Amino acid sequence: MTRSVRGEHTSVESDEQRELCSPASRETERAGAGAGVEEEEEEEDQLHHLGEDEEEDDEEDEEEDEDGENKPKRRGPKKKKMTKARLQRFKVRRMKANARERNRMHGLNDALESLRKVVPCYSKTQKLSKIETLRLAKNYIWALSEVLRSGKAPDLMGFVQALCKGLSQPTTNLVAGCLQLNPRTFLPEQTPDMPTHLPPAGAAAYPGHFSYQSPGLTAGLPSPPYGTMDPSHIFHQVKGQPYGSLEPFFDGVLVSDGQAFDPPLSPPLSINGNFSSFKHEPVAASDYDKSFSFSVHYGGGGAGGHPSVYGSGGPNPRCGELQVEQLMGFDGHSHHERLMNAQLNAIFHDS
DNA sequence: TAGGCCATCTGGTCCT
DNA sequence: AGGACCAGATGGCCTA
Repeated sequence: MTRSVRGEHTSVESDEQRELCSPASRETERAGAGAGVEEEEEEEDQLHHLGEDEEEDDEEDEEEDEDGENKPKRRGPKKKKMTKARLQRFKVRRMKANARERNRMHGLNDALESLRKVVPCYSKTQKLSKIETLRLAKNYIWALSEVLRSGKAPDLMGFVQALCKGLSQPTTNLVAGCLQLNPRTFLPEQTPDMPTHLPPAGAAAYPGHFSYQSPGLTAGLPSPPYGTMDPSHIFHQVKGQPYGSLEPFFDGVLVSDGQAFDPPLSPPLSINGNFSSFKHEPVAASDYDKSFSFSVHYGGGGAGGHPSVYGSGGPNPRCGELQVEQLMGFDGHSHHERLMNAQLNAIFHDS
């Protein structure tokens, strides 16, 4: 689900946690890099003081350990009493572990943020959730791999369909917004009996259509319980506008089955599709009307660009070199996959 | 108000 | 022993 970006999250704790942790450790939310440094310094001080207390209490610790002489001895590992000193040590350890864990999660979030930027539909103001980001990234990788594998120009609907597989309704609409498409035009009808990971019945109607039927998905990977391709997910009825900047790249490839694309109702969303975002900085939200273009990476074979994998239908020279016919699908863990990855890297970094 | 998403704390496990 | 990683629990924020 997509969520608008909200204010800084406040740190939350139970009473017990509050008791154990210092104010420094409670002030955990990073307002920025500078603030983060200050927080860490405060925490260091706090830990230092606790450390001093700990040494003073060590003797007291031993005395208290002998308190329970009259009680019957218990078998098994001796459960040490939580003395003051021990408690202090525990607190210090816990605080350090908490700080590490926070940093670790921040690193994870940073990585996720980087992923958001290279996946289609990046927006600073309306971020994809973590799970949706991962799903979209997976679909994106698969779709690009499929383009390389087939060596053919993809059809728009197939591509978008692959991108939206398993995404929630809001994210699906977001992607549609990015591509300035009515999702109704690319999301298939789906009967209740049809597994969501299988291609729709109508899929075959689209030449060059991605059938999103990777070996892994059809051979044992669970179909995600989230999201469906039920047309009820689709709500934006968009009229009158063609494919925006996509059009040149899909010219002659798009399906002409009489089904008209409906244009966006309004400026889609404050989103930029950025299939090309490996190269450029995230675009300001106000630039939402620039629909994404494959031109940066897939260049259409233009001067100075690398050969386009979206060539006009013919096999891609690069792919030809790689004998893509033999490449395995998305889940085939083989050297072919590595070759494909190398190929993708070459494409994204050549331009 | 319920549900989704998130940040954080916590204790357990594994590894160095 | 200490750190990394993980999953569960908790509670705040936001939106429908």
